[in-house]
Amino acid sequence: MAVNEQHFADSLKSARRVPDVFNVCRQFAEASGFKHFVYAVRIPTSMTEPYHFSISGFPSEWRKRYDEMGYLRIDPIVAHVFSSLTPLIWDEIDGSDPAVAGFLADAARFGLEHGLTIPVYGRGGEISLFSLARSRALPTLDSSRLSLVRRAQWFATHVHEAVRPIIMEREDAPGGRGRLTAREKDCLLWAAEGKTAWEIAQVLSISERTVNFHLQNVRDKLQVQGSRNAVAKAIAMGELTSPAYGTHADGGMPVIHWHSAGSPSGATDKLIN
Amino acid sequence: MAVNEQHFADSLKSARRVPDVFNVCRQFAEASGFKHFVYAVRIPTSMTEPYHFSISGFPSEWRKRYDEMGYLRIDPIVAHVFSSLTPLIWDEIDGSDPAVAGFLADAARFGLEHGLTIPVYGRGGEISLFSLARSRALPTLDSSRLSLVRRAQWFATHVHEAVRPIIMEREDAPGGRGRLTAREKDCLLWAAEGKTAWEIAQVLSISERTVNFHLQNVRDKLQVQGSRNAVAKAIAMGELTSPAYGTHADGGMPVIHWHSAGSPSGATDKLIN
DNA sequence: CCCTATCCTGTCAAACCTGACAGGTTACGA
DNA sequence: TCGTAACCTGTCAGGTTTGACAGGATAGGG
Repeated sequence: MAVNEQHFADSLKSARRVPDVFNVCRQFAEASGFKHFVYAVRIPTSMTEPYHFSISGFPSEWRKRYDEMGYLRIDPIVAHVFSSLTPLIWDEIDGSDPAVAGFLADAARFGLEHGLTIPVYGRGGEISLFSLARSRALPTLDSSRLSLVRRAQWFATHVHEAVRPIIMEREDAPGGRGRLTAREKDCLLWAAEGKTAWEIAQVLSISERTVNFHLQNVRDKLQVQGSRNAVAKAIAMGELTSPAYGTHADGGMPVIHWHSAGSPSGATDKLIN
Repeated sequence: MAVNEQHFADSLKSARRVPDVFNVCRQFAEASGFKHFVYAVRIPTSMTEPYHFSISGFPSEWRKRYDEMGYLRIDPIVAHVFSSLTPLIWDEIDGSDPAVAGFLADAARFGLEHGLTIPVYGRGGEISLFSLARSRALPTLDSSRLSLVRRAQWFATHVHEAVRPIIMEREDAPGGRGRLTAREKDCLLWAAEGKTAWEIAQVLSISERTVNFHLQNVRDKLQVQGSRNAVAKAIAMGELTSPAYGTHADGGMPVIHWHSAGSPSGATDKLIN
């Protein structure tokens, strides 16, 4: 392993196309002693039909088999990623369910016997995973395992950061064409806050008609039916996230809420603000 | 540092109250050579007035000063967390802005001179951070820094996982009382997908009246005005996340989308499914 | 100077949502 | 057996949203 691994982060930061990311992932996997890797992301622009994208360094035969067998419904790794943010070492998967055991055994036949998976969540509810796999066992020493997990976790967040802007530029990118304008976001934001068009008009000092005009444009751009759908999709696309601080109310982060007053036992439940 | 740090994760997993988490954080900070720590989370149950919660091991005088000075609008760490998922080492903060430089100098006076911050995002768009700080400089060696960052990142995700269920149990928890029933979620989900009440009725094979009844209950439980607000809030609370696989459509994750066909240069942009 | 993007405004009818009046069934645990 | 929670259904009035018909103002880049 290279002394300076910061290089991986830098490479990802400058990646502009998918193959760039692929190559960095491959290098990282190799440097970590793994033959296989995969990065996959799911963006819930629609809850029922989310957008999927993955960069796969897994054997193509395995991917084929995975689809054919409908392993998606069995895969304990996917299940874990959907329920937890913490890293998963494959060896620790509960194989008591025969279906799961069969799945793992099958994967092992494709060289995917030992590995680990890092879940990464992003703003807008996108869920992604980064996996490393090989046929050789992982280190047994706890400290070595932890070290490996942390390396992978660190790398996974950087991959996620790098991929997001890239896929948003793609032709088949999720969401409709064209970004929302400032005014459109304003209207949608307040609509998502439960305001009626008339109320939004008061807030923004424009006419009710104009509010509906903007909301109409939002629906058109997002290609959705109804403003409830627009709200959901805009959130998923990260278009409705208010800034840390800005035009709207306070909205900041470090509002102190709980702290220990000195000794651990003297912990108090204190509410400032 | 203990050989087996897995103990931190286990402790967090079994934590049921805030003081439990506080203590584990303190232990981790100490074991990592840091005097101060803070965990803070922001849940956007409302975009304009998000819910905040933090577990602070920072000096209370600093917190006081932070509020008084309105540092929230200056704090480059908060700004970073809101824009990026990657860890931040304080030494690398751009201090060319005099306001930022003043902020950092002031923090240093409270023993918060050197440190690092890990952003963690969760499902539902919640944003959290975990910081470690001290007056002593961080290790200069890249590998040592990376090791530290990874330790912290690993720990931060576990803290986030542990805190989420705890704060959801609190009296002042975000969102209205009472969880949504399965049917209520169904209706809201399809509403968020752009379906009208009549259409949802068709999908669920119930009457339009019943759909509106369920949506009414959703609004009551979530204490919101209008179903657009209900959609936004439900997403923020993680009530609208469809399962990885289940009743709705396909919805799974590893739909292979892009992969390299052998050699790096032979990378193809392949779209299955 | 023209073109484009953004923002703004109006009216109207049809569709839709919301709240308030009701009512009922089923399943489960105390 | 009784209470509770979840589920289901009806009507009706009044307010809101949506789509389609319009139109004009301003600012910036080619």
